[in-house]
Amino acid sequence: MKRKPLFSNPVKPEALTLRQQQALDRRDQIVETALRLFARHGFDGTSTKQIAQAAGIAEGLIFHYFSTKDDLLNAVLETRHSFIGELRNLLEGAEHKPVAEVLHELATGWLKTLQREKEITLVLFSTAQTNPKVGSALRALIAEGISRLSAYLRARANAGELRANLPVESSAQMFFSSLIIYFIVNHNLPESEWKARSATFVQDVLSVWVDGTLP
Amino acid sequence: MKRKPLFSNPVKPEALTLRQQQALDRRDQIVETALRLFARHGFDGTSTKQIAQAAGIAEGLIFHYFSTKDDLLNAVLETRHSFIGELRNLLEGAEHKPVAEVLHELATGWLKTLQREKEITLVLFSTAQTNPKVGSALRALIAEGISRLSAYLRARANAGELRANLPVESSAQMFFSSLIIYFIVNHNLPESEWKARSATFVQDVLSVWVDGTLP
DNA sequence: GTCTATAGAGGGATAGAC
DNA sequence: GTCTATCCCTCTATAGAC
Repeated sequence: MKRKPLFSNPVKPEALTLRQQQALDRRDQIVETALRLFARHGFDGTSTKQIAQAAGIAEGLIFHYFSTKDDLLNAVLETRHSFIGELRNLLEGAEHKPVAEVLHELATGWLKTLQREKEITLVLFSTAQTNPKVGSALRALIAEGISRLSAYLRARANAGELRANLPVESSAQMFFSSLIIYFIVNHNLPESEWKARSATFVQDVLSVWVDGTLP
Repeated sequence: MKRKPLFSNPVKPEALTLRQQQALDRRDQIVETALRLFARHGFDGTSTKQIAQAAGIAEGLIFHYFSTKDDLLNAVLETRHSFIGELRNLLEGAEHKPVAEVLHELATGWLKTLQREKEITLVLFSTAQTNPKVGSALRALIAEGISRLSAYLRARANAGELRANLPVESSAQMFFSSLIIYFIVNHNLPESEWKARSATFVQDVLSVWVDGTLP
């Protein structure tokens, strides 16, 4: 049996025994491995046996930690979607900042997040259609994103920076949609090209979007 | 290894014997059935046995017409993507018509197409990640759509209706992206609600988009 | 001594292939 | 219809941390 060196886990280490700590690490290891394989072969295209082999553990162990394969998928999703967290941070206390600046940061930061968490993002999109749970998870994520951005836009409209009759939800959706599809189409560009083209694309989108939303 | 299936669709019908005609029909029937099931359960979630049962044929017959299951998927995709055809029709000879009108028709017509060919659309998106061929097929479709729309937009910019410095590709992408994500998120709304909300959404998108692209 | 993380064999169902 | 592989998951046994 393999004794893996323990992954240093940034959780309060004082309260846990060695065994408990090892168990947590092992669980994380399974989630990480599953993420990697789901990303490459899709959820349905990845067997629990493959996950076990890649992680260097017995297949049965997966079912010790997760009651079903679906459960494992949920764990993967729960530990890895920081989209909304990012969004919240980026919009935190931004109600009084100008739209051009905030949206530029938002677009740039969000594309970076999508790219950094590429694997889980792609799993989300590809599994959403066949797995109803994942489908509604994805819809919920998008809905929350739109809702948060809408709130900000409404604040800016009230401040007079945007036109009062702006359809905030639809324009928020436009904004996100453009970024998402851009990501889906271009995510596997080489690093440098991705950076260059993203920057241009963000500027372009903003130039159209901002002009279309002024009073 | 893989033998390429003959692509049989647009062939002159006079040259065929009854048996050949029946064979073609049978082949089409398999493709149609596969499409329906792939859409509902995903590619990996659909077995060839299920397809055979749903089509009322022996499972072996599938492998008479298609050397592998992947081959069948290819056939499904090749026979059913009419997105681009629709787009071409909608933009045909539109270079001199005003943007507001053309884009409204385009958005409405295209959403209708997506909805009508819902199944294949969803298969495309869900399979794109795990199947490289499908992935590039999807990217190619989007790229062609953007390219056609860009050409139209450039014509309108030259005619002075849009600002000369409009980033035509990016704004075309914005336009399509919004429709695609809208479809992905809302495609399973009940018919009536889908219609109502689509109409509103299209108007909203246009109001932002058009204002942002004027000279 | 007790608990539990872990290995691994194997079952029932169902896949793809022909 | 049949054949083989593989699917997800269950079950049992054990070593070693507590």
